[in-house]
Amino acid sequence: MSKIFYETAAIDYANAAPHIGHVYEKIICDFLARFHRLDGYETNFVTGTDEHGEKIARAAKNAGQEPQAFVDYVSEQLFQPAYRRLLISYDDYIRTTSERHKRFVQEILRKVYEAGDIYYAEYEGLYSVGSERFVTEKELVNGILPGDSEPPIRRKEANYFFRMEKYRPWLVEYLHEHPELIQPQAYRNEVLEILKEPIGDLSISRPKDRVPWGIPIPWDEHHVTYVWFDALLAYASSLASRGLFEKYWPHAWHVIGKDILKPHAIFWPTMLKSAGLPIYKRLVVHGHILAMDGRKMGKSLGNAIDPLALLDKFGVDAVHYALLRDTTLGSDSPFGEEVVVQRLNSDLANDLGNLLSRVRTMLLKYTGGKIPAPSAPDSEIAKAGVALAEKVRKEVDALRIHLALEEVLQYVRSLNKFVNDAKPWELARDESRRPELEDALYTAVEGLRIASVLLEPALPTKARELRAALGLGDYTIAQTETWGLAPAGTPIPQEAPILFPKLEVGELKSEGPKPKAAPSSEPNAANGQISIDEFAKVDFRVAEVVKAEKHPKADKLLVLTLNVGDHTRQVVSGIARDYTPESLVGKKLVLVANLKPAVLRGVESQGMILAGENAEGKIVVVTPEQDLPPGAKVR
RNA sequence: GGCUAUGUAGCUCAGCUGGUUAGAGCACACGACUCAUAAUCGUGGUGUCGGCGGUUCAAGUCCGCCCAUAGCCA
Repeated sequence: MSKIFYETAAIDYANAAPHIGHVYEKIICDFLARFHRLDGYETNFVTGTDEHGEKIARAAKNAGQEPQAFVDYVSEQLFQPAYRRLLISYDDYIRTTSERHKRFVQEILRKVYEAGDIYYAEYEGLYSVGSERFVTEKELVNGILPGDSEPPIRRKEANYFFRMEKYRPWLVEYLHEHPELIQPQAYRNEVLEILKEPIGDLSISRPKDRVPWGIPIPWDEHHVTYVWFDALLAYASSLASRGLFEKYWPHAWHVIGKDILKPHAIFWPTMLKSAGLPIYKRLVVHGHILAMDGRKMGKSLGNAIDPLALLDKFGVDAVHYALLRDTTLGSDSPFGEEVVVQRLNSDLANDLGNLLSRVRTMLLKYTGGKIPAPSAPDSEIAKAGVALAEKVRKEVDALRIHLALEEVLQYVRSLNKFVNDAKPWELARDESRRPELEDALYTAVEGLRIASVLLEPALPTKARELRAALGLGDYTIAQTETWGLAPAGTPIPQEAPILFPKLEVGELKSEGPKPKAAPSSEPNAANGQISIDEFAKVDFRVAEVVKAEKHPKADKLLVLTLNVGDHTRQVVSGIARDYTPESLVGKKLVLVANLKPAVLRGVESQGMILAGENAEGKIVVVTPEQDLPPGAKVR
């Protein structure tokens, strides 16, 4: 029986830049994809962007762009580059505005229509523009839907409806026959609870004259497809358009956040059933990333983590590892830089990196820089090593990724203990104990080989670097279940960089881009207001850019030389993503002139430039509306 | 209001179908060692296993009620 694995991450709504939640999900998927590839599964991993809908049309309008240009930018300039930098190993990236997707949606719509499961009806109700759906009175709080910024409007509309209710009894039965379908179980219970009541039919279209930004309904040019009947199908259209549907679809796993459980657990299976397609195999539901204090993360709360900043600071492997090791799939988990530093230092630097380092030194010193002859495969370390893969598989299959990683780390710790006990440095002093010495070092090398393969899904670059530092190449997970595959006599490189340099905890604080304002310094912090005196403390000045260059050690920062009238000064500003150095020279900006100087990545910054962020996450600097001389006070 | 989860050492978590003195990692303290990234290894916990009550020879583990947190539904 061939081993096949198809996996999807949720396709992201293309109306803003990726945040840590998007990244968390993709890293989970990346782990599962890499794990299955290494374990001999033919694997296909897909994600993409959801690019239709009223909300996007409006965001585009606000940005002064055509919808297509807008989603092109969000998908191609924001999401895909971010995921590439994060080494998310997807095989296909499906965009819902692509021709291949549109064709597929129309094909499925026809099938469902021909099955008699779509009808036309008029509907009147309260409609939330923000959430793109009709809402009930009961959902409103003070006349507004929680999460929306504007109250819903009355709207009467003729739409096409999908006979979803018709499939409710079937779905309940299917869920009982397939208890493993939705995981973790808590979410399955939730779905079964919802299905005890009628779920109604699903509106699947919008009039084109109101929402032109969508896929046309094939038999009625006056309507376009509504979001879910478009977006969900991306999971299948990616495969179908590549001719891989038959092969992969029956093995599909969807990984989603708990916020979109209902569409995936109820809409999607009934749609598939009506279209005569097999149901996916598993729905994996993860929780949300919270701030370290356990509260929700959000731009408005000012406690959001920028995933790319994390990447710059800690490296791709540490970010993957920490997000996987310190969260529990299915539950909400607090996360922050402290967590990454902790994991990087203890698990990766001290336990794993240092083990590699000490083993390498001893190989270079005692065995001529070569891997010695294999040891007896019946040692405790050998037995535990070849048994490790099965333990890890079990945890991964149960979606307890944090425990899977802990299993491997336990083994790494046992290797450290083994080296301490075997004391190769003592054996090396006595030529008669040479076999013991070689035995011990070979055991350590094999142990590292096994651990590195099993950690590779969470350490996409460093696992291979680790083996390379021992002169070893790639292995499958199955090849960790045989002891002695590291070839004796293999020379190891003379030089190898430190695998995981440790981070000082102090380094964290000083480099933090936005240290939180100390509550004690804000007497009126309760209502967020400050007095005119407090405001007067801030010295805003007009400053002209005389020189701008890239920061040598950070690609998000620019180093600006500013003319502030009577003197010039240097300011480091985090605007490199959206401004080239050339475009800034000659511009007049607003400077906070009496800000305490700070050193950002080794370059002193004497002040701060005012800038904001627009709806697409683009940084925009503040400039005087008419000309003001450099040094002029602003208030 | 109903439902579903969760509540175990300072922190993050493990404890399968009930069974000897409840565990791990991190952090902290002390000790050992020197091959190593001031790393590693060892030793160190009087935790009311959220609370109360019940079933049982035996309950963190089962049952009931209550409290707290999160989410879903109405």
